[in-house]
Amino acid sequence: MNASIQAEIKQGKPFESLEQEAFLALLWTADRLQWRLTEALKPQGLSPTQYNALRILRGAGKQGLACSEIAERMITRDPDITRLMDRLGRMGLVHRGRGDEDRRIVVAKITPKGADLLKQLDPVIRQFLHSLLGHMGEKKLNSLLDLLDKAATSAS
Amino acid sequence: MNASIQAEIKQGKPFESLEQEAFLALLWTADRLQWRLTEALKPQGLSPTQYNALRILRGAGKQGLACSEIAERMITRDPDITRLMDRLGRMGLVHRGRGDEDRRIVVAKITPKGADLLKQLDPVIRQFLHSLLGHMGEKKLNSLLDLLDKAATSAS
DNA sequence: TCACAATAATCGTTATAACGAATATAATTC
DNA sequence: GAATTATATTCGTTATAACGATTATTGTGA
Repeated sequence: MNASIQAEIKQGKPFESLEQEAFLALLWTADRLQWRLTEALKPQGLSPTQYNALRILRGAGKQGLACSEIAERMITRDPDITRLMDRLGRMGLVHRGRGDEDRRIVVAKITPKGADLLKQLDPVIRQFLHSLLGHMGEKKLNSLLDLLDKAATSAS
Repeated sequence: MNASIQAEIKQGKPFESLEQEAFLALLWTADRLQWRLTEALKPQGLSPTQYNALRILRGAGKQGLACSEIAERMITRDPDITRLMDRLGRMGLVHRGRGDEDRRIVVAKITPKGADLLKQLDPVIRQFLHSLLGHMGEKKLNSLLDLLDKAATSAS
């Protein structure tokens, strides 16, 4: 069982514990999936982090989002939002302004150019995800979600 | 179902597809687990990547391993093994030499100091993994492994 | 209201990752 | 056996991540 992951992580010895095996399998699988996403986004010149941030901003709509709120919603925790927004700003995909009520806050919004880019990417990503995970079927994907949720409980 | 992951990745909208939801949950969970590992290794001054490489070299034993073989066994694919070994070498945890038969090859071996460090870490990591994932029980961990294996098939 | 703590973001610096090009050696082909 | 191709690693460079310290603004308690 689980022969292929064990084969890929060519360990000389078997795993010391089931917990360790599951831990390694999770990180390994995530790394491979992210690698595929990186490849899929490369033609557009976006990194997964940048893509994730853009999607978050699209979800926030016209009112935009504070940098700290973007950080909370990112997949990978605690990136440097300031410089991430700097880069997206230089590409013309987002713009920023100070908050009116609380002048400490910087609110970022997606630009029309950024929204267009995402719209163009939507079918590509949908297709990409389907080709990666579609073969698992609804039942197994739901089980996976359930188990991932449990695996994350002690870690978040 | 899966309320907590969905809550944590505070999306304004629900997920577009089950595939997308599973993909995000996998990356998100892996990021959190890796973050915890990073914290656990910090007192020893090791990054997860360095720890992973050291373990691989311990598994290889006295004959050591070629850089290219280390790369194949790493959890995160394609790091710059040369410079990774440079750093571990500077710390005195590994040493390197050219292969005798094939002089293109550089063979890395773990040093006694490196082995000692790992031995010291072993109980810490075992405890760490148990506290993270032990609550899931054998059955669920096996299911998770099985599903991760399936999720990885199209990505590797 | 004034000092003090809390929060939001920025920036300086160092370390690491990512991408290619370059180097050295080995294998293969004609 | 000389030229070519493949392999293993290194290295130069740029971009990004990680860690702390800093600045600006707001909230709070004496």
